[in-house]
Amino acid sequence: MAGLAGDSGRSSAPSPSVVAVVANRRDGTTIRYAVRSPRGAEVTSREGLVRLVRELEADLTPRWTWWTAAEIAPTLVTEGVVPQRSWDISEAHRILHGGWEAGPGVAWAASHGIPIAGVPAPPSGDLFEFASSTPDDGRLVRPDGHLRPDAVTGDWLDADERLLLWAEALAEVAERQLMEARALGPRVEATIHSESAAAVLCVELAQHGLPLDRVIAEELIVAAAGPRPETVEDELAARRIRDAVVLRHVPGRESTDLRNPAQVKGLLAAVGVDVPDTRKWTLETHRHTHPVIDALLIWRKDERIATTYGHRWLALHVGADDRLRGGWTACDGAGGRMTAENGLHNLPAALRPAVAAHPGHLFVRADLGQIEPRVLAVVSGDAAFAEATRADDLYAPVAARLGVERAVAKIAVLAAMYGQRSGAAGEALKGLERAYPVAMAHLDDAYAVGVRGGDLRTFGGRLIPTGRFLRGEPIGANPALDAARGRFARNAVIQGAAAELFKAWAATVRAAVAPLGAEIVLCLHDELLVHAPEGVATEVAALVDQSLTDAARRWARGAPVRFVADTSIIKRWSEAK
DNA sequence: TTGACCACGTA
DNA sequence: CGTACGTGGTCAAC
Repeated sequence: MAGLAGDSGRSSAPSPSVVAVVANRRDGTTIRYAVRSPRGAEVTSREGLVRLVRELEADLTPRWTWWTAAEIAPTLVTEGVVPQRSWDISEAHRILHGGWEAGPGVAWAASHGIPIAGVPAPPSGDLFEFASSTPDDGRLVRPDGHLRPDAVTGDWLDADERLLLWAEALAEVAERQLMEARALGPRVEATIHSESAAAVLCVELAQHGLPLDRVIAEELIVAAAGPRPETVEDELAARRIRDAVVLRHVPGRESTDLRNPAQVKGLLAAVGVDVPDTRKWTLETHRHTHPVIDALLIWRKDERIATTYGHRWLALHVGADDRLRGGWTACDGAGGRMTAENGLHNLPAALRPAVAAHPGHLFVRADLGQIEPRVLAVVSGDAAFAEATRADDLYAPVAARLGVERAVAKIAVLAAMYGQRSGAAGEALKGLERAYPVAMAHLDDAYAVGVRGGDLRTFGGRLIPTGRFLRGEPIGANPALDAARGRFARNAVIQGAAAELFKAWAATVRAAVAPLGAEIVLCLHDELLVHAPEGVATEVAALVDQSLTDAARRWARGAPVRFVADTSIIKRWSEAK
C-alpha cells in the first residue's frame, strides 16, 4: 500500500506504532539517530538504525516519522531497507500551510499556531551573535514558543538527552499535523501519506538515476555540438563552426553575436524581417522569408544541446554506471507537482533515444491519458462530465454532446481549464457551460478566488498560495495581475489534483513492483518509466495498470470517473509515443 | 557576484 | 492560446 489511503482508518490518537527518528552529526563524522518507538526511546548508530528499521518493519509496519525524508531515507535506501509508510513533516507542512520553506522551526511554529514570521534565523556565527543568541537554559523551546535556532542547525544537539528531546518535538509536530489534517477534511491525511511516500521515492530516484546508453548519447551530442572539446580553444572553435553556418547567410554581418537577442533582432531587421522579439514562435512564421531564419532556428536547437545537454552535462551528471542523476523534490511551490534537476524533466526529444534500459532489462512506460479533464470530473463532482470519462477518448462524447468536431471540443475543454484568452474556442465554450455547468462553475469559482487573492485548496487539501503574484500590489490595482492570479488558481486546482493522483499512483507502483526487482526511474507529471528485469516486464506492466485502478479508486473516493493509462514495454524511451 | 530578462526544453 | 518547472546565455547593477 506504500503509505496510501488503505491505512487511513479513523484511529483517534496517533498510532502506537509511530516511530520518530531524527539524526545528528557529531564530531563532523559520526551520525547519531534518536528513535522513539513502541520499544522505547534510544539513541543509536547508523547500523543500529538500519537494524531497527529492518526489525520494526517486519513486526509492526510502523509509520516512520521524520522532519524530512532527505535527512534519513538516503541511508536506508543505500542499505536497502526502505520503510513502507512514513510521515514527512516538511511535506505535511507544505500541504497544510502552503509555501515551500518547511524546516523544523517553521513546521513547529505553524503546527503550534505561532506566526511563521517570528521563527528565529539560524545562528549566523558573526561577531554580534553573542548578544542576540538564545541563552542555554537546557530547554529546546524558547519562552516565545519557538524552537532554539541552534537546535534546528544541530549544534545544540550534542548530548543524547537533547537528541531525544529533538525526537520528542518531532513527534509532537507530527501529532499536531495529524489533527490539523483530520480537521481539514477526509482526504488530507491520505494526501500526506501519499506525499510522504513520494518524498521517499524522490530519494530513491536521486540515488538510482535514469539508465542511459552512453554511446548513443555521445553520438547525438556530437551531431549537435561537435566532438568533445579537449581544451577551451577546442570549445571556442566548435562554437565558431556552429555560428558560421548561420552567419554565412548574412555577408557583412559576420560579427553578430547569435546569443544576444538584441543583436539578432538587428540582424533580422537588416535583412528586412521586422519582429518584436526573436523567440522561436515568432520567427516560425517568417521561416521561409530569408534563409538565415531557418538556419538560426536549427542553430538554436543545436546550441541548446551544446550548452545545456552537451559533453559537460554528460561528464557532470551521468555516472560511470551510465545513469543520469539529479535532485528530485516531491512538490513545487505552486500546485504540488514533482520537480527534477539536470535535465530529467526537460530532456530534448532528440536525446530520448539515449535513454535506454540496461542489459537484461526493459522499460515499462506508462502515461495517464487525458488526466486533467478526468481530474476535473472528480474534483468538480460533475456527473455529466464524469459520464464522459467512461470513454477511452473523453473528447469524443464531449464533441457529440456539443454537436461539434472532436478537435473543437478538445480546444474548448483545454481553454476552459487553462483560461485561454485568445483563439476560436468561443462558441464551443458556451456549449460547455450548458452541458457541464458544475465543472465549469468549479473552474470559474477557482478563478474568482484567485482574482481576489484568496485561499484555495486542492482536492487533496494542499493550500494554494494565490498571493504569490501579489508582489506588494493591492488587489484590484492591476487588472492584468488579478487576471494572472485567476488563471493560476484555475489551473492549480486541476494541475495540483492531477499531481496528487499521480503521486498516489507512483507510490502504489513503487511498492507493487519492488518485489520483482523493478524500480521507478523517472516521473514526468503524467508519465512513469519503470526499469524492470526483462523476465518480469510483462508482469510489471500489469501491476502498473492495476496500481492505477487501485490508486484512482482510493483517491477519487467513489467518484464514477475512469482513468486510463497507455502502457508499453520498450527498450528505449524514444520508442514510445 | 547577483538578479533581471530572454529563450527554450518538458508536462 | 494557459499553467508549472530548470537551465544557460547576456547585460546591468552592485
